[in-house]
Amino acid sequence: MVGDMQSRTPAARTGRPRSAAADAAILAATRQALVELGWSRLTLGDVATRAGVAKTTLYRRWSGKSELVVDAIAELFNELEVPDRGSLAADIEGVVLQFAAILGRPEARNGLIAVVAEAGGDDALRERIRHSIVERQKHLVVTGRERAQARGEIPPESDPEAACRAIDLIYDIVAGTVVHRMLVSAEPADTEWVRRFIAVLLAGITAAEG
Amino acid sequence: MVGDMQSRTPAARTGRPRSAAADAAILAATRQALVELGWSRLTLGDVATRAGVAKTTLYRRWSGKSELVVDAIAELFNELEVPDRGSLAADIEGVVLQFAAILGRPEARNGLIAVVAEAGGDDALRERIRHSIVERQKHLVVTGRERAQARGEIPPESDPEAACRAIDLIYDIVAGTVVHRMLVSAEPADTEWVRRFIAVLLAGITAAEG
Amino acid sequence: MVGDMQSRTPAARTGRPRSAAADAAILAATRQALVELGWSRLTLGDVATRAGVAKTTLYRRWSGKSELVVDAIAELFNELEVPDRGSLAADIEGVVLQFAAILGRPEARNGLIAVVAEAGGDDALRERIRHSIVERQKHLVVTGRERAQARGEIPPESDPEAACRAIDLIYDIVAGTVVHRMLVSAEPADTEWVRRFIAVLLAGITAAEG
Amino acid sequence: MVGDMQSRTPAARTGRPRSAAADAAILAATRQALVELGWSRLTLGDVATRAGVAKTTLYRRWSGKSELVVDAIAELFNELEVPDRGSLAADIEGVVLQFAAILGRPEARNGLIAVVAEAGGDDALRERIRHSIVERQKHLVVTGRERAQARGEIPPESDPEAACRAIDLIYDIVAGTVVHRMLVSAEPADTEWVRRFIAVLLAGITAAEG
DNA sequence: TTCTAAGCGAGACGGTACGTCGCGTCTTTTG
DNA sequence: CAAAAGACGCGACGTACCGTCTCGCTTAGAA
Repeated sequence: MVGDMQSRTPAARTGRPRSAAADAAILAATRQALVELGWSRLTLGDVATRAGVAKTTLYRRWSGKSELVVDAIAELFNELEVPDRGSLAADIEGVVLQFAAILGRPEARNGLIAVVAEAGGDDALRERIRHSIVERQKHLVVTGRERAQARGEIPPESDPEAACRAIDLIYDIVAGTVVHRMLVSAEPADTEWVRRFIAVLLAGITAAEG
Repeated sequence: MVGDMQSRTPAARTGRPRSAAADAAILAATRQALVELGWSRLTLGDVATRAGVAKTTLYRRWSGKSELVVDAIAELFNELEVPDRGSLAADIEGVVLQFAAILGRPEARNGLIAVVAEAGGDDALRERIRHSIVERQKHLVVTGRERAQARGEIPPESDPEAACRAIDLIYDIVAGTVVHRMLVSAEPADTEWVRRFIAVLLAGITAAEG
Repeated sequence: MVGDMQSRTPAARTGRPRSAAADAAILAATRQALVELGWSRLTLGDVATRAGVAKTTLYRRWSGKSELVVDAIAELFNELEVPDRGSLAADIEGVVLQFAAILGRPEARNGLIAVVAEAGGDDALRERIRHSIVERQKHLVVTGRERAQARGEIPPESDPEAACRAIDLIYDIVAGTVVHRMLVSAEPADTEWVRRFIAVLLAGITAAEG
Repeated sequence: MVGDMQSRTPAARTGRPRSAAADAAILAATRQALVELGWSRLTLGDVATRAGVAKTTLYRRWSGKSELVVDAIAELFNELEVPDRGSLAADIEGVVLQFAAILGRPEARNGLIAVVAEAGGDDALRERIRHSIVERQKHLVVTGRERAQARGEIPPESDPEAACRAIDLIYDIVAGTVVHRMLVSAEPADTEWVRRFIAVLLAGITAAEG
């Protein structure tokens, strides 16, 4: 689970504790509903029914549809990690393919884009998305970069601020391109396409940084 | 205006003709509402009121919220064009800045992402978006590419299919990165950032194609 | 129909007019639900369903359960009238029996007492009850009194204020006693009981006034 | 206190005994809530909070809102008694004024009528009301009658069944008229009105019985 | 004195109804 | 015939109480 509304106050001793099973059931039901109905036809009442839970139980934990869906799909991105495949190109290919695989799941596709759309003009929601989904993805870029520097594939960065900017840029390029390919162009991000994309990306990075 | 629902029936001779002013008023009201309310709080009843029009009139022309918003924001993208600045880098920079300027407007930001989200699982809507918004943007990539080839900056492409794939990829990279920067990372796409982005992109393109 | 919320503004010309059939269906459904469910289990959603009408239609006309039920049972009391049976005793007996007959219907019994209970601390509701139900019953007392005076059974009242007080008192005695008998004591107000009651009442009136 | 749910099981020897203070606090809180909120806005959760008691504690003693309120207001009627003022008229006046004084308290007014309304179609509740409230009031009529017979103001009744019917009738007239005056007509039952009422009542009784 | 069964506070839980909002359709009158 | 006005059926919303159910902790009589 990700961060809830009134997370882990250690002084919550009294009264009946919240059911942990309910959390899991609700999040699973949310993903299932996202698959079957998509974002706009997804109903909190329906999710509650699928989870075998009362609507009030759901509202006790999440303040609305957006927050719920963020947590539901955030779990999908937790499995992302950088596999050490021996070279920067292979590492990037592995991560991008993992990312594409997750976005290939309808619940992620339907949920992520909708929740980002909803975050326009809702700073709290945007922050939740950033914290629960974006930051832990960006961590992959950092990891891959450090590993490549250790291998000597790219030079170590002396200016930490410039490094930060570079990481942000690379992350925007990778995530943005894959998302645009799959959600707007509605084309699959298969191995062949990923290879062509990475060829351009790697050439750009090494040329620009070298 | 873009394509409507049952437009251009040539046999529409009899009866009171539809008010052309109403169309413009509705689309303008839609953009205004997108700015003030965002996508999810925008209601068709409110748009009709703002436009000084009955709900019936609105529904006679558009089948729903999504279609209306697609047409409303498509008009914003019509002003995009490739300025001939003498070099590929300068041309790309110009286009990306124009694109970023449009996405900087709240009605475009709020409307575009939401409408793409809504298109998940609605093929007709996705096709409308592609026709009204995406394709005419992709045309910019084609134009810029041809101009660069005419200048000799990049070699002419012999295989038309590969050229098509390359154009799609570049478009996904450009549009996806800018959108991700502005909507997900919520950072401005200012000149400094665009220059860094284009440096990577151009190096990648020329290296990969050369 | 009784008085509604925004009754008969003569300037309501434009737009689709409210369905008169819906009013009748809703009031009938309300009475039916009062019979089958009683006051506390009666639901506005259920009434709407029974009437074949949307909940919103119901709320457009009445502001809540109490107002609806007042109008629904007020129709039952409209049929009350003073039959001219030739003597004051017979007239009173006739009216009381009619009144008892109406209170014998479960919808009246369940609805009236509940709505009076609800009116504690709700002056608008109390006024609605008085206007729709009480005043037109009190008129019966006035009619019966005038008729008896015309017959010479009771002397004409010179002081109009004293007459008004007398009418109020008699009305409280008659209505209160019958209601208490039927709702609190839960005993039938049959002819035999009514005769005994009227004997006391008439003796009291004539003695006190004579 | 009146009769509880499972009170006085003689086998209740072991375990922590129920707090007697809680009972009193709950009933007092109920009356206070009746005054401030009226019947329909009174909630058991709120009563529990006011009484400084958990909802569980409340439900352990009463099965619902109606039962609780019956017990809460029944205590108010316990103080009623027939003062020996030397004449039937004076006795009746005293009792009616006491009764009116109790009904003048908002908790009694709001609670009594609502609970009677709720009892429509709930025989157990009606029986509880009769046992806790009605019967001990009717006892006043019996007492007053016996005292008047002892004084020789009214003849002794030979037929016990007829006496019972007469007592019921007088009780319905007195209680019904006062309740109707105060709750439906929403007028005060002051000394002046009570005198006029009793004049009619006494004349009726003596004439009808004599 | 320890054991133990019930009472007690707190509050989560499955429900049901609430009253509102927006949708997209329909039925009016007006122009 | 279109347009404005607005009523209509529908379905979801988020909230409020209901009455029940765990929890961990007294509390007082029985062993």
